[in-house]
Amino acid sequence: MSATLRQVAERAGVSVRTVSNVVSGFALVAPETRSRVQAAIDELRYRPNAAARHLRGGRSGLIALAVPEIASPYFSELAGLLAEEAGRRSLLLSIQQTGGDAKVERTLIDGVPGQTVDAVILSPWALSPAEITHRASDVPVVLLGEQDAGGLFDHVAVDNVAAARETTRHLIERGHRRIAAVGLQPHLGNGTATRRLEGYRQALAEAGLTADPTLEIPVARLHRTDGADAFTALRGRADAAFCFSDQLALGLMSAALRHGLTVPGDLAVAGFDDVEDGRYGNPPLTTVAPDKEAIARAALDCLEDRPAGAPARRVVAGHRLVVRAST
Amino acid sequence: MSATLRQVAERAGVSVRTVSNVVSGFALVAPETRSRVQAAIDELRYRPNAAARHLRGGRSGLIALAVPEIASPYFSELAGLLAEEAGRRSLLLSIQQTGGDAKVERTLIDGVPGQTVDAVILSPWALSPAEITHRASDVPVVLLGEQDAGGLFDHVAVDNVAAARETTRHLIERGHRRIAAVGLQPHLGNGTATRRLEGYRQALAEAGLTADPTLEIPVARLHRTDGADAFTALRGRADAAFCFSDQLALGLMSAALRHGLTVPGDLAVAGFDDVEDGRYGNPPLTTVAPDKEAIARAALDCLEDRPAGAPARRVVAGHRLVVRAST
DNA sequence: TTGAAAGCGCTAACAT
DNA sequence: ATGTTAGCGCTTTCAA
Repeated sequence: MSATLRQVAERAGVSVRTVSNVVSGFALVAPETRSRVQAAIDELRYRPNAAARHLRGGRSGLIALAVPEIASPYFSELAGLLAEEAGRRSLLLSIQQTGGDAKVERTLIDGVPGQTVDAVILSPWALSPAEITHRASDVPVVLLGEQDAGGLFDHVAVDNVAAARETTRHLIERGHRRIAAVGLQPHLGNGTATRRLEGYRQALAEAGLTADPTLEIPVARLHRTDGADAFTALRGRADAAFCFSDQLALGLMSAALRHGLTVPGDLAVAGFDDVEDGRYGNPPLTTVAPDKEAIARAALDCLEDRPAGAPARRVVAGHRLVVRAST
Repeated sequence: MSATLRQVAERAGVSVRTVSNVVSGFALVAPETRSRVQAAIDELRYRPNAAARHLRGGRSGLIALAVPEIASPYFSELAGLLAEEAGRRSLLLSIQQTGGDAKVERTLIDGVPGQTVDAVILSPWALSPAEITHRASDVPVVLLGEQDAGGLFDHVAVDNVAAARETTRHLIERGHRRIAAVGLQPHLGNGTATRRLEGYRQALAEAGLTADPTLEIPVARLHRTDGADAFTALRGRADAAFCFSDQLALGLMSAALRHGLTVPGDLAVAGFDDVEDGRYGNPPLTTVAPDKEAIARAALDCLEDRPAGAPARRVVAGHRLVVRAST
């Protein structure tokens, strides 16, 4: 066990109050006293006890990030940015994996069991905002990737409809007519896929193309293997594919190449997320790049000086279409 | 603020002791009393204050994972496994990114500033164990990927020498003679690259091949772009490349393909880590697959009942060579 | 500028 | 089976 404030005080021949002042650096302390206290601190290798501070101060400096799975490139890139931004604000980021399980998600909006977290940043998957009517705690929550949190929670997301519209339009401009949308997730409460589908359909309509429901491909998850499955489901019926994640796009593209197709010659492929794999893909992947730094910053901004009872904030982060060799 | 134990006790007409017993579930409580207390807990939406528990109990249930960067696939996959395993043990995992900075690494072996963590799991990069002669705190530390922690810290790693030897031998068996080793990091304290180089040289020697220093390529970092740079440095001089990470291998492979070479025809490529990108690469990547689950489990095992003053543990996790189409 | 002391919410030793 | 209470280490109000 490390030394306590009291021990340092005795050693320096002052009161705990003075030591506390020196440690926190706030109140005025006579230079001579300060150096004596500092000496005692060094000798005793004093380190403030965070638990006591937290009990006293009510804040823990810990925030929880809850994502379906951290190993997924989009989430790990976002987590890296969030961790960095948190560090800048003297906050520590913890990670929780929901596995896309509704029960876990529901638990986590009340905080992390057995921990005091100052806030929860949740990327919901199974749960729709409508399914969260009340909660047991009042920990501030920020929802990631949601466009509408029912007024209950702060949320930050890119404009999924617009991004999908732009991407689909790009495919149309490239001369494609049978464009598939890959990545519907009708079984999930999470509205992201729905919004991207909406943008896709809008672009088709604007171009006077009729949507073909058989080109709208649902997936079980957003992994590469699901992209490969989508290729099978699609076989030959499309000349372009707009995938709702880069992982799907990469999986689909690799399946296409394995089957002897050329990309983008026989099949143009676009993704969503702009993860590193896509940038170095073969060919490099056209994708929607959400402004992840902005998302990370906005999520943490939502947690600063959260006025109790204030209306939920809604932040729309930027995005841009990055055209690469796959289209 | 949530209700306190005392408030619950008053509400139920019992003492705090009894409520505490009900909450923790340990001591015996009369069924009738228990249900009355439970009712009060529910009505008041009581949730135990973790900070108070931690102050009292001395343990925080928080452990820190410190890696160079969480967005790197190997680390994010490992983090996912660690988070899962931690959850199984009612522990919460926090993440810290060192950026491979020696100063940050040195700070973190004393715990996370401003937080009480029960332990630190550090994947050192810049720091060699020899550079850590003393520390300010006594937080348990587990080093990841180190084969030798100077007797000071627990550490878990795969047998890098053996793994590198097997991989190189595999390349030799495939008929390659001019085999490059890509990924030396002479500027880093971290001994991983050194050990892999050692295994590589051993395999060459065993096969009666003389090592060619110009085929041993140093890199700045372990990203894809460094692999691409290595391809340039290597141009034409090798018929196979053993890369010390999958990211390097993927980058090198993609550069080779871009330059019109075939893989493995003109250049065979092997990696290390077995990250998901490699499995779905084009072609899929031959690689060393460390037993990441075992690493995660072992790291947390090291933290359970850590007897003070016990000698540092050394765990060697398993690995296997996964041969795919790139060789 | 510094000291004394209350109290954050909880657990557990001691008592009944 | 349950009540009483000290004290974990810190911050901060009140006094001096």
